Amino acid sequence: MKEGPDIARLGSLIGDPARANMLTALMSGKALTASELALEASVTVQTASAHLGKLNAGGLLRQRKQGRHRYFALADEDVGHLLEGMMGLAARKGHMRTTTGPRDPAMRKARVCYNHLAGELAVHMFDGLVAKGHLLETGDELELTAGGRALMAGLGIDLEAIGSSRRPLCRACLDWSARRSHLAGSLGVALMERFCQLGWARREAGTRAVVFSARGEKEFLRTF
Amino acid sequence: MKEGPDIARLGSLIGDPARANMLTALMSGKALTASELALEASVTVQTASAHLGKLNAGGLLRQRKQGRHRYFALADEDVGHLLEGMMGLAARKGHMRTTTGPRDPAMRKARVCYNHLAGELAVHMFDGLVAKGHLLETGDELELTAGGRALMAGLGIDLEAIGSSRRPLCRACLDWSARRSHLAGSLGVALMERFCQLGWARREAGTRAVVFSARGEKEFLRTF
DNA sequence: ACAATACTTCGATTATGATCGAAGTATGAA
DNA sequence: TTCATACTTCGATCATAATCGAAGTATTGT
Repeated sequence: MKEGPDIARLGSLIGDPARANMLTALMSGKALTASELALEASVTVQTASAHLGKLNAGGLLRQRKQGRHRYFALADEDVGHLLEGMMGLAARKGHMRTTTGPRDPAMRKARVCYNHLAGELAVHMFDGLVAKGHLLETGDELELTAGGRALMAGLGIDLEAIGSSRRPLCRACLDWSARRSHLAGSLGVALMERFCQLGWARREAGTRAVVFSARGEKEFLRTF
Repeated sequence: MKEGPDIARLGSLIGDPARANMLTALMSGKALTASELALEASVTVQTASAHLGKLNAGGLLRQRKQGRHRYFALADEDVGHLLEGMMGLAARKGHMRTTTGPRDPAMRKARVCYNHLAGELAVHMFDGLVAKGHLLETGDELELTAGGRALMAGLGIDLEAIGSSRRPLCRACLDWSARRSHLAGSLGVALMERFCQLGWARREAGTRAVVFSARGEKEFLRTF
């Protein structure tokens, strides 16, 4: 008799293309309605509803009803983290969905990975922090140095506040488009928010791509 | 047009119960024959062969032919790591396969998680190392202290040799049975091997359970 | 109140993929 | 050489689950 976690169930939940597309869309970290997710998955709303019911029953989603609208989001960061991991392995194994579309350059450059910045700019930041000795890296282990803490303070990041959460401060997250690490963890999240507050970057509706202004990108590259 | 990694493909590869059972069996870190895997999955050899073909095409396996025998193993540590992560999330979400069989206590106590020790004893070791200040823990970040290095040297672990690999020295791995961390990384691997060398523990054929002798367990508990 | 919108549920359809018996190929032992 | 064993491949079967049209429920706007 087999015992232990049922990875087959989890795998099959993610293994349907429509459901995978919805989960991927929710990696934006935003909550989307059933109708929006149906569009993401290119299925009818009724089909999407059935799928969302399964993902919800499996604990992968959380939902909030707002009047006639039902908003769905990934259940928690653990789910996001697993999906990231799957994306990374899929990319490493060459499981890429077909086409390099017009959006692809934008996604490769900068996008949201659930709650932190990913893409070439994010990788640049990670590498820059490491190269300048602001971030100490031993494999997956990351620690912010005194210089790094000063840099963050200068950016307006309150390390005391974000360091108190259960989430690790710094975590390396493998960037599937660049095949190198970018910064996750509570610092990664805080930085994503901060870039938007500073007006360096903004989120576009309906996509995970993050758009940096010319000035914002210049400041970003100057900083990291 | 959707672009990016195809997590649906990966999910569906893992999402079949027979294939999931085989992957789980391969978490032992050993290479198994097609016939053995067929038994693990409770399917015929021909069915197993078809499944193994798919897993192989998906890059999740590596194989080695030895005379009439074809040995299959997980492709690499990345695959093991993802499967661990899925087990952890499945456990957290309550996706548990049914029964607590006679082997369950043994599996809960000590088992192999791809290449390092897991289970209650492994969690005890992790917690002991942290409590005694041998291991510094900040979230997922782990660092061996000088005291910890001395302890390992005393155990006969050559930290220079194992520290040079690409793999992190210390990595926390969530133990699905105990719901707490155990030690992975190259140190985790080396410790697993060392326990067997010392005669404290041994592997049993056909299972991931690790059997500690009475003396071995006493030594283990005294050490950690 | 009525119409529009956002879902959820039901039921029939059908494509898909797991399954195993049969057959074939490769290797090892007697 | 023959027989046994370890697979791989083929083809037919069939269970399953995704799918959407239809219908129903809930909310919002006019």
